[in-house]
Amino acid sequence: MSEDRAYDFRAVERSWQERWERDGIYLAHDDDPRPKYYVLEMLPYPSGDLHVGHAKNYTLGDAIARLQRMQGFNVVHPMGWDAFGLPAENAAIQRGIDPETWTLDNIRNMERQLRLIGTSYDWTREIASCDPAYYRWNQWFFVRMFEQGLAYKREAPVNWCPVDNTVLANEQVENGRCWRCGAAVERRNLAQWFFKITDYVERLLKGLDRLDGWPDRIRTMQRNWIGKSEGVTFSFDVEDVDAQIDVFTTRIDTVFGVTFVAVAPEHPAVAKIVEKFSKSRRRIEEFAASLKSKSELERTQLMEKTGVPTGAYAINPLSRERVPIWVTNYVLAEYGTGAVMGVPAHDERDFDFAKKHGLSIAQVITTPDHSLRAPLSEAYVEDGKLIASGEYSEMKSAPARRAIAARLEAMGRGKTTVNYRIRDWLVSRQRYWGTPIPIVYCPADGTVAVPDDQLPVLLPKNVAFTGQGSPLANDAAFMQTTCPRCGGPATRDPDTMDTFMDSSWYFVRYLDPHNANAPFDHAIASKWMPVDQYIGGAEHAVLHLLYSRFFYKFMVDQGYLSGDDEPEPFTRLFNQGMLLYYGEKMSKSRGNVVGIDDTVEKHGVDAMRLFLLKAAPPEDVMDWTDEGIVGRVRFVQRVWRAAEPFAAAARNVPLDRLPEMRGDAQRELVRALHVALDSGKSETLTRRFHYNVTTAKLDELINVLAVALREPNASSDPAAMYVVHALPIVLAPFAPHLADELWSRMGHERSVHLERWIEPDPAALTVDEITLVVQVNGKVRARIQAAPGIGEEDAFALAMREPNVMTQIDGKHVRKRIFVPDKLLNIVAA
RNA sequence: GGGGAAGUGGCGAAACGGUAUACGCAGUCGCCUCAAAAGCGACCGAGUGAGAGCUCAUGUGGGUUCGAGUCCCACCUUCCCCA
Repeated sequence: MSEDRAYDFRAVERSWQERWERDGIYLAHDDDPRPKYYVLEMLPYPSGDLHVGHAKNYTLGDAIARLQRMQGFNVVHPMGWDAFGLPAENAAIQRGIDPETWTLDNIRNMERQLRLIGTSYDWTREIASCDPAYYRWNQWFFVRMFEQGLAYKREAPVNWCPVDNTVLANEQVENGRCWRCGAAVERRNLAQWFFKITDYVERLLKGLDRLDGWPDRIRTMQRNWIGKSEGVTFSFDVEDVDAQIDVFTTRIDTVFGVTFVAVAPEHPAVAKIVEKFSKSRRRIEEFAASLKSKSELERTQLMEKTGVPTGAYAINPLSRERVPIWVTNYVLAEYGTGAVMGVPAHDERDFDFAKKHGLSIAQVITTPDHSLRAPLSEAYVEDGKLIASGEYSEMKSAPARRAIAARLEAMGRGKTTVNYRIRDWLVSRQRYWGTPIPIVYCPADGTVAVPDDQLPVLLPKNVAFTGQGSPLANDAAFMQTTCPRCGGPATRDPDTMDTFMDSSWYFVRYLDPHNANAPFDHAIASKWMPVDQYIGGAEHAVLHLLYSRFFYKFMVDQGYLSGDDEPEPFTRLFNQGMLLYYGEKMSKSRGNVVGIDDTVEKHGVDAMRLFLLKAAPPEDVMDWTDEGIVGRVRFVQRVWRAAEPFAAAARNVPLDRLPEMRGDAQRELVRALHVALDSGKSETLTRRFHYNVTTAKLDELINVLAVALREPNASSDPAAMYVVHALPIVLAPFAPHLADELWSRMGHERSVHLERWIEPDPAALTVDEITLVVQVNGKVRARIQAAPGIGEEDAFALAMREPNVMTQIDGKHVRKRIFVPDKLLNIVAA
């Protein structure tokens, strides 16, 4: 009568997931008096199917959530969907599927898969950004921004695909070509909505200094993206033309080296110059036309630096020199002032340009010892000592910059200015599947925001997806409306919002997801925010993570929730490493995607979770291998085979104190448990999350436990039964199904996930015999067993009796001893 | 070109400046079995030695230190970000 004791992970995992759901054990309650802990993984796009790479991310967040619950925190761990965006619309264009149907189907499937991998989300908080109950508040925030002057509309160049006849987001332009059809992308000027993130730029920089729970590289990337530079803006007069050209430079110390002025073709001075210098008109217009369709990337990076002379001359305000004005492709109208001073001797781009067009190169900076002499073979861009710079010659760069800036200021020709690389956030998209912009245009009243009581502006259904132009603009029924102010006929804004809008505040909506009167309640949001631990990939280092910080500051400024004087939404950020498959990125086109459903069916959820945690530290690039997971499948079965037969014997052993331990084996066993408990706790508290180490400690624990349980009287060994009883608790965050099944076999009614973590006990962690390493001149020569706390003299005496130590020291004089208590004795002899 | 991270057995990896290679995978041998799978046990960096041991190994070369995988400098390689 051999009973099959194999662990049926499929049945067990399914039944626990159903029970957790039914009992609502992962719901977070606003009135819970325990300290709050908000752990969040970045909101996923519902692309259709989860693979094990996604699971890596969610398994880590889930282990953290479970450990923190067991540490006594009131944990909120929500999940939702970044449900607007282009793939849904492309499915509509290419396959005639309604974007909403496509998206909701995907959400249903992925939600099923997230439940399938044993996550502990509070699903009552789920949101989908394509739900009018959510995007209504996008519109509400947009109107608030509009009222504050933080949302504004102006003409801006956008990426236009002439084949698909539509606008593309920057991310959809690959090497100057449309990602879908491969056509060369053109630049077009269209009226666009912007958020004035530049108003917050200093606060965004200041806040970064405090975000010490963020990886430094992400903070550096944000600083670089913001690109603050301090310099001087000053103006050139144009000879014989009534125009001035403003330029910004961080290197005003090189101003005596200006040999040309480069302007963007769109610069206003160009039009005036053309009036005066009619001979140049044609070549300038031709040149401008040739650039018109080129993307920014092409103009600044891919294309050769070219230009045409305008025929006009600018006057250097300091040296009074005449220098030619050129129209060039490498100066962009949208950046800075749309013009730069050309200093070929000390700027690489200017050097290339001057060489190509035969412009003169005037060296005005040299090395401190004057060793650097013209002609230069390349631009010298370092600071140095000024030469050929009038009264500033012989000065060093830094003081010269201050002196020249002061002089220009005194002349009324310039001022020190701060320039930023970051530009305002372009939020309008000429697309259907997004939040409609809640603005109407009235012939009488102009640009009018849709009043709050008329929100949401619903996306129309059954629009035509031709791939030609914006579906909303072509939908007359949507476009024609009445002016909220005068009641007269008016038209709607045909654009939708960037989906980064959706993800800029969703983490607050989770806290009060069903509020119909406001995006969220002030008190509830203030109680839970900020997010204590945010988890996601580094690919969102700048866009999402910067927009969210901006949005959060705005929300706190407006009093929608409280925060400190420089509020930040994400206290700590953890960047997950990528998951590869045998060294390659998983992708549908490679056909190497390891799916959730297959993996769970074949190996089980707990084995998959354990492998994802075990294979590498979470921040590292990790390799999924079909062989590797086998080890975790074995582990799960091993735990079951070892512990389950003792469930009844272990159930009554108290866990609130250490068991009676008579022998070394018992001490070692209890110690192995507490080592694992200590690892799980400290990896969480230190925010290192190296559960790969914790799972190794679990392996060691099972190794010694399995041996102990094979002893004839194992069921009456108090130490072994104590460890069996505690086992579900230490397994719970990592193998939640196995843990709960074992726990219930012990007769517990309540889920193990509602238990407290067992506090690692120093008495269990200490050992009663230590191995003291004895070194001679830094090399290990012996190991001696000794009682903890052995003194240096005793240790030395013991060491000197070791034959191997004696031979090494033989004939030498002991000059020094280094003693590290309970660890090491190093004898220095010569 | 600039910035950042990393380089440890056949593989994934572990290691407060203090026993390098924990743990797992793969592999070898054994037990169990008619046989296999599963399971269990042993071995598993290189060289040398009968053995205790000794020597050499954490990308390369230097340095600091009683002691360096860990800290510092230079270089090589890989990956990521920015241009």
